Amino acid sequence: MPELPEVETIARTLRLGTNGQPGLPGRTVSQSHVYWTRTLAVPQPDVFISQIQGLTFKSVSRRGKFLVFEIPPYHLLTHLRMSGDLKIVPEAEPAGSHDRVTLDLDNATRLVFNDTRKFGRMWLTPEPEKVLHTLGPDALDPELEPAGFFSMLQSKKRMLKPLLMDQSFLAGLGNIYTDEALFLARLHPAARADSLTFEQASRLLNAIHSVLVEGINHNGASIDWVYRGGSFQNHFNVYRQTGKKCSHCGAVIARTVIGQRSTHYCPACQAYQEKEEV
DNA sequence: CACGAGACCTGTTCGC
DNA sequence: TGCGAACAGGTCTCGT
Repeated sequence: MPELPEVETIARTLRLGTNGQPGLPGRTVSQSHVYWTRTLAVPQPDVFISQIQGLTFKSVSRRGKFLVFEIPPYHLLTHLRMSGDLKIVPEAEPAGSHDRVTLDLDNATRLVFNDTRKFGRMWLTPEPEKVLHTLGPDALDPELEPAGFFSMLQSKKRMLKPLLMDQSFLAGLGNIYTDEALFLARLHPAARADSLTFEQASRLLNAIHSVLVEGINHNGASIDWVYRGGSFQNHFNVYRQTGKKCSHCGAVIARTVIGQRSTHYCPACQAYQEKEEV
């Protein structure tokens, strides 16, 4: 469940804690376990285990789809990829079958990185920017305004869908929220970025913001067996709505493949135009 | 620079 | 019922 709203929901939960349990800031790592070696991008498991022992979490934040933990003198970075989940459980709870890395904390709880498909990664590093510097502006960065976004789009000839999912262009959007944002903006996913008018670019930025904020307000989306209590899946207009009627015009929602990813859209509301300009 | 194919992984659902 | 194919919220690397 790894797009910006889901990662933000996890960041908030870990920062503030849940039902009585305190959050991560202030907690010290007593012991750690690495069950799947490749989950650690860096360093090697034995080094990781010895370096993180005794360190205290200072803060929890998010950059794009990365969770960022200050744990002086290092930063712990986590990317959930397709199936990762990060949660605090009672220390007495037995290890789950897909737990990849666990950190025992000083209050009888445990931070667990559970990841069925093993695509997720963690970095323990003194130089987090070396990992994060390739990211474009955060999709919810308040400094990102229509004029700037328009010129970003003007400089690219790619199709909107793969471009918006490119984390070096804009950080945070994935398959769900890209499809939903393009629907709200009434833009075809295959339209070329440099063909948009200023008005269309502005509409797209608004759509991205509103879709992400809606997602966060619903604690993200929960689909299939990956469930975290989010409910935004009940408010999808196009994602996985193939064959259903468009909530806006009644046309049938279509599915196609763009950039090797499933893409859902309303053929009527999001009609393709060779030139988006008038 | 833009794009497609293949890797990396496990689990669920679909089609015959 | 059974079994293989298709598909899943992401990204990386390589070839054209």
